[in-house]
Amino acid sequence: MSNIRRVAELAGVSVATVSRTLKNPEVVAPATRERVQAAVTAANYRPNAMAVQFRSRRTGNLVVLVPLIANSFFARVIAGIQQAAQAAGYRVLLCDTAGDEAREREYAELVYARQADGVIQLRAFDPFAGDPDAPPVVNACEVLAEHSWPKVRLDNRAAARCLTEHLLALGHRRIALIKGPERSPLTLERLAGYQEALSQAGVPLDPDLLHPGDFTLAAGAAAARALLGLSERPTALFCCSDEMAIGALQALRGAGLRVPEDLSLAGFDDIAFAAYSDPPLTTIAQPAEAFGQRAVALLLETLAGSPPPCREVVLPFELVVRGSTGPCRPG
Amino acid sequence: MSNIRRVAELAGVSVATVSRTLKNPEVVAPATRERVQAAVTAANYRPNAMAVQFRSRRTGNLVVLVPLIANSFFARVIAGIQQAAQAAGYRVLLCDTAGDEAREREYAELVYARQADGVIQLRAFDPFAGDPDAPPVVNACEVLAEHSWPKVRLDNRAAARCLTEHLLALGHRRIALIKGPERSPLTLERLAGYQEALSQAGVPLDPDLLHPGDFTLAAGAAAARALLGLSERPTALFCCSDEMAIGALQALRGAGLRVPEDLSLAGFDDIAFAAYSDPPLTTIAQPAEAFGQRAVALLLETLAGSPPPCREVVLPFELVVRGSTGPCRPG
DNA sequence: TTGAAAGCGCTAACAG
DNA sequence: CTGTTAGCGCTTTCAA
Repeated sequence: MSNIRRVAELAGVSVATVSRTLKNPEVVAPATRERVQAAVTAANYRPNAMAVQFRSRRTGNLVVLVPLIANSFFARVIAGIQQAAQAAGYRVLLCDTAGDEAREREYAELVYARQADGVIQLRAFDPFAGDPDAPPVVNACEVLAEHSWPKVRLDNRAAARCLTEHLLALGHRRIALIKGPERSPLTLERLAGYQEALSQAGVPLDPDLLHPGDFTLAAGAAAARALLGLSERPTALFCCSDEMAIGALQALRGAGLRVPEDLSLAGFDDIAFAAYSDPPLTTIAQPAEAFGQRAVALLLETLAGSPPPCREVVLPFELVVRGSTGPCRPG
Repeated sequence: MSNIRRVAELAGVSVATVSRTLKNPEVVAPATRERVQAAVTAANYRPNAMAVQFRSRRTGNLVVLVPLIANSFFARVIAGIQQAAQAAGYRVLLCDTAGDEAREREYAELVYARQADGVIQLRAFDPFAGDPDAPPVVNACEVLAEHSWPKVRLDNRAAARCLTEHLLALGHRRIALIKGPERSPLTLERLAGYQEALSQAGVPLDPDLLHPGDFTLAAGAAAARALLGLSERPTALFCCSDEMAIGALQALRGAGLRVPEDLSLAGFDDIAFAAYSDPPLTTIAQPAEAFGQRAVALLLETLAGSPPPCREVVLPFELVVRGSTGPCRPG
């Protein structure tokens, strides 16, 4: 594979002219341009991306930090990121952090090493904490409220309130909440929305109905089993992810309970499987791909514009009522 | 952020010595080494990865071509790739191709542009077709049999035979096959295994029982509905992915059929959701993460060794019998 | 054991 | 419109 010098020789021009023909063809005389283009083809020339990036101090790479790519929701977000990045001529360096902060930092450092131009962080953690000249970061999905990064998020509080109100409207008063990880902003916001709806309806909060989880199928099943062990059982389960809801569903079946007749069940995310469970899951739909697309857009803006657009994008949610929630039938 | 020259000044040595201290510390005198290391810290120096890569003609990047990252199975493969790559000091450039060959080629070209060292292709397609000096590629999951690439694959024929034999042993004779995409090697191999098992059991092949699909929930549901419309219904459904099986399950429920009493159902992959459907899915378990890890190992070998290891790794499968398959009860 | 020097392939002033 | 020139930050001979 040949370099720019060889092309220049073949076309009988200088390397500068070759470079120009490739980057600003319009400033080159048509005749020269054609000669160069012919030479490029003849030499089967492709610019060495490393040299270009080295020289122009722009890599065209974006680092994406994702807690768990095998999660149905995040996989869709990544798909959105990848698609938007590619459309803009950027590439995606993926890091499945598994919540490991050291690994996250390691990848984030790629920006310092000029191997990437910016970072999209899908988790509420700052890998550059305390660094005065931290690189451009956009925070999406799980968002660090106190931080000045541009953000793409859902109004989780409103969404949780909306779902809780749906259950309240069906007559439920003992509504259990199967939460996400204890410290996660997602958990806190959704808990707040849940509490808000309850207190507005004059329903006292019962701490026994709050159960920790981690968004996985297994956690959902375990939580449901624990909640069924309460002396005063809940009549509805609000799970902070569809995966947990599907896990819970199995535990409920195992206990011989019918959904929604004996107990209502709701999830969060609206993953593809939600519509295929038995019964189909009532849930909050999130525009997963849009999270990715908007995050990329925001990051590219930050990279381009000198005035960092400290913006926050709030994406819409939608309550999707399916068969897993129904009227409360005491007894 | 400073460069190697600044560090050299601070340490009172030449840039060559700094470079050596970083790459081969053992050839530098201990005293000098310490001075340099102190200077590195003082200057908060990090080598410019672009410059290093440009100079040393090795990027440390691997391109991964994945048909659909939002697929539960591929997401796990990617996780395995990412983990193995990182452990070896490589980074992953992800491309969700959506089966688009142009997009695949575009990313594969990154190797020509010296932006990546090699390619992991998870689909049976050669983006470098006909190119005499094509770069290192490892083909995993869906494998192009005729190609000389190193491969990581499942013995799909044996796996399909195994699952079909399980159904035959339960007394089923009308076993429908919900296939993957028509041209996919996965489909062809699994079809072959299915046919093999049938003919060995002396069961004639009924073409009506073969239905196309594309591995998605929706395709599974549609296929199941179509098969239920046959004048002579199947008594068992073998779906080429768990997602299709879960889709089919919903269609069966919709038709008022019980699984496995009225009809047996089996999937392929053993995704996490398979154990949580109702009834839990009988399926073929594949070591998804291992596909990724082995593919990375093979690619790194190819990149290192001059004699290209034209090897083929065949990963083990396992028949996981759960509640969705049962004895055939004619009627 | 260390330094000087020559680039890697490309871009971007600056002249002409 | 085109060529000359000077590097980008680093690695790597080759001498000393």
